[in-house]
Amino acid sequence: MEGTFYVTTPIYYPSGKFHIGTAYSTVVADSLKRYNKLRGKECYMLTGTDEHGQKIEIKAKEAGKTPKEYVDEMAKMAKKLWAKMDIQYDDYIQTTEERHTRIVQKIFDKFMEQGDIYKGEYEGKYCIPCETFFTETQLVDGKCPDCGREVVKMKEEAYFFNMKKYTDRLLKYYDEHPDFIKPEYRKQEMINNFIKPGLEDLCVTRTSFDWGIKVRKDPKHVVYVWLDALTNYITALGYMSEDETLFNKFWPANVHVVGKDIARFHLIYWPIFLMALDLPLPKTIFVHNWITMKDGKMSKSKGNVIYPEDLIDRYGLDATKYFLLREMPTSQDGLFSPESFVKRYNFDLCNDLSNLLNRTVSMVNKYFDGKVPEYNGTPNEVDAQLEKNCEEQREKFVKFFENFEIANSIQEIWNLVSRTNKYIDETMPWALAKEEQNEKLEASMYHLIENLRQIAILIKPFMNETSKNILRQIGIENEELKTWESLNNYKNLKGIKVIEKGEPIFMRLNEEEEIENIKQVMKK
RNA sequence: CGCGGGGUGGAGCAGUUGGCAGCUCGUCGGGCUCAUAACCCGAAGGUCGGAGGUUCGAGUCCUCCCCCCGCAACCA
Repeated sequence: MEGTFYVTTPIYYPSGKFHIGTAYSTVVADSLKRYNKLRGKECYMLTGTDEHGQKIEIKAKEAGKTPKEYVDEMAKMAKKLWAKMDIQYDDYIQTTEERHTRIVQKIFDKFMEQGDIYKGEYEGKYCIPCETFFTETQLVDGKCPDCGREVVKMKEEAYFFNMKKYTDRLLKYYDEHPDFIKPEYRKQEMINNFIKPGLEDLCVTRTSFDWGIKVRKDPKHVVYVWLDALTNYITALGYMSEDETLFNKFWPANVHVVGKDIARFHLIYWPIFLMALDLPLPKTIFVHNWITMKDGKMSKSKGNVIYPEDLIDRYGLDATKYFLLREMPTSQDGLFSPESFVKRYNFDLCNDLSNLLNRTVSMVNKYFDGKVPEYNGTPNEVDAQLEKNCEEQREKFVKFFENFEIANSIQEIWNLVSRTNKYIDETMPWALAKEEQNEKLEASMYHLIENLRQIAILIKPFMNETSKNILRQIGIENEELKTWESLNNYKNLKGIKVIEKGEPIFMRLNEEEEIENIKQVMKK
């Protein structure tokens, strides 16, 4: 597999501490990047923060800072979290950076010249004390959702983007590119809810606040949200700048990872903006669901918010990422609960994976002084089956993973883990040792080590530390035995020696204590 | 009649083009001892939300109804 791979996360709105959902999007993007890197592609990952808008203005004021000071601090906080989570992004864009703002202005002007943007009036419900517009659905009992006071109908001058013009082209594009939207049912949602009833034009500027990118030819207007936010995916690559090297190399993006809350903007407005710029569209927009709690959406008032740091600090990065990716179904929201977290940890990570490694290393030490025998065929009938199964599981993993069914893909790896555990019982190495059936014993140890090597490589995209740890313990040092290509050669291990004493990669948790611990953390 | 997604053994979920109803956890019984009270095997447990229909045969297709969740346009 050659070529390039460009993946993006959403740019996050830094109005508060990032919760686990934000981390989820980023972990998905990071895993996609690492997988494609493993498969030999030249990868580029972008993340960042969306830093304009009224809410930021207000937050900054509350904190006694200028908006720019405030967003810079938030960006630092985000970068700290991503460092903690070992996210391998190549660029971090802040929409307040000059490299972004000047291009947005250029794009705005271009749209004006082309006649895609026209001046009109925006009408909405306005809360005078809060100085904010709200939509009908945002209102709570017809009143301001922030302060609960009456809202009034207000108009302001605004620029609009003519979306209607592109409707047919968009539908045609959907139709001709089945991989454009994943999972596919989101496409129907967009068509039925928004496109078929007739697209409304999108308001792209505001005059009621200042914290935004000024429209050059009409500076009382600032560019409003989506034209500013979405374009980050290309401005970060230097589009329309003096140096378009990265842009030429990596655009169109292979995947935009987005949450379902911003699906509409990415599935409708973004393609249309790109069409208006006469640029190719991203290959896939992957819309993932949310992580929810038993009692519904996470919210501070319910006391059911879980932050990534809390889980990572106590249970480690890999366990946290494993849980997130494993528990998020493609077709519905993923459920977080302290119980399910601890169970996954104990069962999948400790009992299945960690224990498999541990018992294998122990046996190789016991029977062969730690030296892994060389491949000597399949003297046990189950050996051949195991090899075949290993290859099949790998293929299933690839199929699911590349179709963005990440939870399913991970499950296939764990099926391989289970199968390998079962193999130990099938071959009964302790009996082989007693009966001095050396040939079979050698084969058994070889197959176990090789399966562990395969497992370690497969989990690498999302459990890098664990992967390295396993490889180290089974004595795989040669870099060539850590590549994706090496998976095709099952019989290649020679002169391998496992470490003398196995180290548990995950330690069994006390279920009750840890459930209680997570519950406490969530209440804070 | 807004749109989309769900409703499958105690819990959480899989079930491509219709063909003996599966997985994980839990429960019960057994095996093994390399490993973590672990691992492996077996059993119990479901009229697949309800009612009709198509078919030799439907969880899987069609119609109607009930319940849950999300979205419903400029809030990220």
